[in-house]
Amino acid sequence: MADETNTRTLPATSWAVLGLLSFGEELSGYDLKKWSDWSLRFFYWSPSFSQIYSELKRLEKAGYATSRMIAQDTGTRDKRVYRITDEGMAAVREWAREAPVDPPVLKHGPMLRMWLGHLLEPERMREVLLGHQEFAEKMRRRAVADTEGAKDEAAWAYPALTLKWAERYYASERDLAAAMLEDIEALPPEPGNRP
Amino acid sequence: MADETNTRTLPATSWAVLGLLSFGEELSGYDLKKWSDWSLRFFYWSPSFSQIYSELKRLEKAGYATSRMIAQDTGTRDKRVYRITDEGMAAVREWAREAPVDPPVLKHGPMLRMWLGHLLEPERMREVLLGHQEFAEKMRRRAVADTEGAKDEAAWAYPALTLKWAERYYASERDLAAAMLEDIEALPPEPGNRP
DNA sequence: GTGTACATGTAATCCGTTACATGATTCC
DNA sequence: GGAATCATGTAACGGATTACATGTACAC
Repeated sequence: MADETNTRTLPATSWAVLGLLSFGEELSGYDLKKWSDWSLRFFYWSPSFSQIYSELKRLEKAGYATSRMIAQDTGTRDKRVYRITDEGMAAVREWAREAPVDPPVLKHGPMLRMWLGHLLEPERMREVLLGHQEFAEKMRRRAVADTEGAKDEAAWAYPALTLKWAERYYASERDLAAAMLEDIEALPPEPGNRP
Repeated sequence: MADETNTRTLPATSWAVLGLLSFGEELSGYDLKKWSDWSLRFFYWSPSFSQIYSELKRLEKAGYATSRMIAQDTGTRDKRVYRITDEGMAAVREWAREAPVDPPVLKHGPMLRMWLGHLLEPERMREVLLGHQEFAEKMRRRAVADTEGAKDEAAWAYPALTLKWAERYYASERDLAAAMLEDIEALPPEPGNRP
């Protein structure tokens, strides 16, 4: 009991999963993975299947979610679906309101490569940036598409806002890559960084 | 020997540390941490001290770096400094040119909170966004300051470019937060998401 | 009959952090 | 006397991934 007071000791990913459930739907691990792939993914990396399954177990053990089996009369295999409990709602609400917001963490593969530009041929650098540009544009378009398919109810206003944010974010990523391509072009002609 | 062919089996962080050494300087773990805090940090999270120390050991065991102790005549404690080897240079060069670039990974705490907006009071949301705005502006300014203090040699042209990129990136983050603040303001007046 | 999507889960592994231990020097 | 910076490392833990195991249904 002495430890039970700490409701915010779960890792961030747990809260993210509980957050997915906080919209009230009854979902399977599979569903959650799919959903997180096309929503969290834009601003928070999407956890793997196996992690989602173990987070769900953890949440259930904590009393924040309950599960039941659904026997598939026909069709696919039986599935276990999860639903948030009242305690879960209270906990995730408290977390959302009171837990310190951890700062954004970025692991930008393409920029790491650029930073080590003295080890690459300029053509390879251009390739990397073009690839990143494409990636960003693809993500942007996906965010737009998802915005169109989004529900119009009140609770979904905020996910819709973050999709809008994502659209702008990836547009910016795309433009930043373009700007860097220009910067590279403008570099003094090879003072000695030819490998 | 059969496994020695795989030069690109190191984790990304190892390559990042080896990349830091690829500029040719002889550096201690402490130095590397300090340096990565004010360079990698803008686009790649900065590893902890303990991880840097263990990466250095790994690199040394792989033959990509050598170390020696420097006896501090006076002043602080003895230190161990690392230098990249020829094999290390070859390996990191090969990695930079040929290893697939892994896509950017983002874990955006503030946006996760926004996504769960139906769980927060609007004032708290504003607080979160204002905090993020400040964070972004602080990072931006730091990038600018570092650009000014940067070396002007050829090999440092690319780190300088990424600093420029970082400056723009954090400017964009700041503006994106501002835009979202406006979007929230423009939301229909509380259809039922008061907690 | 082969591949793909649905569906759940375990085991092994490892990446990375936090906490801890140690100790000298300098500045207030 | 005490805090801060320099400096290196170990131990414990836990977060997260990959690989593996298993099985159904459906489309081509």
